[in-house]
Amino acid sequence: MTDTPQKPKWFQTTAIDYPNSRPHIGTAFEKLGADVQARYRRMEGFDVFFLMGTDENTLKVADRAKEQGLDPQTYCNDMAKQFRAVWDALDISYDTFIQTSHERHKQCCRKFVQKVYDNGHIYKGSYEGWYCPGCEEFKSDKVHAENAGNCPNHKRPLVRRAEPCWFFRLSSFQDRLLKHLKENPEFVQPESRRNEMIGFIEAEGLQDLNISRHGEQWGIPLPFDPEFTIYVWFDALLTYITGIGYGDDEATFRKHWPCDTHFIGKDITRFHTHIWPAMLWAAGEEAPRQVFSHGFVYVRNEESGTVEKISKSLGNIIDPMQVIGACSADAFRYFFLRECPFPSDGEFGWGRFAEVYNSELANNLGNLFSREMTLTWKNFNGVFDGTAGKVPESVVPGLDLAQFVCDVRGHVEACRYNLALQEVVQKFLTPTNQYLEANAPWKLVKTDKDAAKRVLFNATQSLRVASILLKPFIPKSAEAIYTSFNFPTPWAEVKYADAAELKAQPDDLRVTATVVDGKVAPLFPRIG
RNA sequence: CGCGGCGUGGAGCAGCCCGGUCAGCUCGCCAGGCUCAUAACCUGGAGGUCGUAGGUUCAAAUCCUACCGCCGCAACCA
Repeated sequence: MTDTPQKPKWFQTTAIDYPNSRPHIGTAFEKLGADVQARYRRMEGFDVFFLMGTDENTLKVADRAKEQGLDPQTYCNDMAKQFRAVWDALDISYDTFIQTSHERHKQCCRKFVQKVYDNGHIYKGSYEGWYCPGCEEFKSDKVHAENAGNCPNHKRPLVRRAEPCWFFRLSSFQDRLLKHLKENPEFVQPESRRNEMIGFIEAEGLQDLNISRHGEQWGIPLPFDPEFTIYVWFDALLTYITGIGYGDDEATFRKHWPCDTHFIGKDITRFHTHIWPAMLWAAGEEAPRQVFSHGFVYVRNEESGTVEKISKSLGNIIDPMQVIGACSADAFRYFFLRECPFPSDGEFGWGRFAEVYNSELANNLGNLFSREMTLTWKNFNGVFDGTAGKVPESVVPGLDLAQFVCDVRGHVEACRYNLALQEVVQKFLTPTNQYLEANAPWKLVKTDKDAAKRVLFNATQSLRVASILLKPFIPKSAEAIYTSFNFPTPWAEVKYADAAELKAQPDDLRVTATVVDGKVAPLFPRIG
């Protein structure tokens, strides 16, 4: 069985970020959620391609570069490097990282826009709105109304202004889109967002979209009218396809598209579920299979006890590196995945972070690992003689292991990561600690050494099962646990199915970890 | 009539879609136990009429209606 016929493909993306400032824990939350899915799918035998990137062709980016006395490209390259450093530190397993300022992206973008133009879905019109000469940009009607006709920044009256521009015929896709949304419940997740998106079209309908900007230096010129640059959506969204070869590597593009899941923040759901499919249809391509719109992370202000939105003006931005530095990447990952329900909102607070870390990682999982290791080492020199070919017994009374793994799997696939972790901890790890307590191998070893050996042999299986299930969540720690024993399946090849049954292994079970004075180093040292 | 989310023991949450076996989990508190382990682990306990009022039902935290309270929906920002 050396050939792997027809591995199913799995293409997923995160939103691409504005590199105006460094990533914060909210940005990281999205990447984490996506990463768990990517890691899980790889484990399950999918041919995964995981795309991330930065959205650089914006005015704000050009401004930021100017502030720092850099040309935009240098600035963008530097920021991209910083972003990747953070994602690497968090063990985000992306396969490619797209910068929209790169020539390849630009070329592919132009091809796409040209195609849509050729297909008759783009026309020249005029945009009229409230314009601030000070900001040199249009303001929404809402801003106009709320500020009594003045610019909130310049405190001067907004003027009515019309400007030529290019429109995308979004409105002509309205019926098809509504049908698509209604007939494909999986298309927008979670369900509440899907209802919102359907409701929006039914209530307000879709209007044509201005896709151009006039007189900008930084950006991609429209191929059929170079006076204009392509405005955000026909540029940023396209990373999802230019990153897999659209326009210059047909075979690769066909292999990956359509996208299996776009992970995005709830604020940009509409762009991904209304505009994006329409754009693709206009170019003769398929819509993505799913858009997963996740919640936001808020920050608990430990002094006031209030929960705040992450914002520069409140000064509560937390750099992921701060949290990783204070503990570890796995601790960071665990906290957000366990504590913040991915589909809805969550919050971060240092106090709660320490609490979750200590109770579940240090006291529960970490300590379980330590006690099993030490008991095994001290009493059996790290080897369970005569266990080769023996099938371990279940340590959790009444638990149907196969069903349990099936439940966890269901949660992971639905991105209910908090529930998946909750299951593992409550239905598996805690009962294993109880099993040890009830059977007290440290006592048993004095009267019936074989019985004590059996107890530990069984309990060790819990570490095997748990580490497999936790692999997508805390990859490094899970590996450390698993590879501390000579479990037969190589770590790189384990699947969730391996966790679903207790099997005999060819060799006597033994400890392979580094042990000093009968002890292993704590996996998750408690934090104060 | 804008849209959406939330309201469960002291704190933070799960359960609600598919009504009964649900009042559960973590932290904190009290009392025990244990000593293999990261001052950890285990057992027991106090503490909640599941926002309020109605309704459906043999049965509701779970479904329906109304109401009350809190939060998000301009910008930096996912």
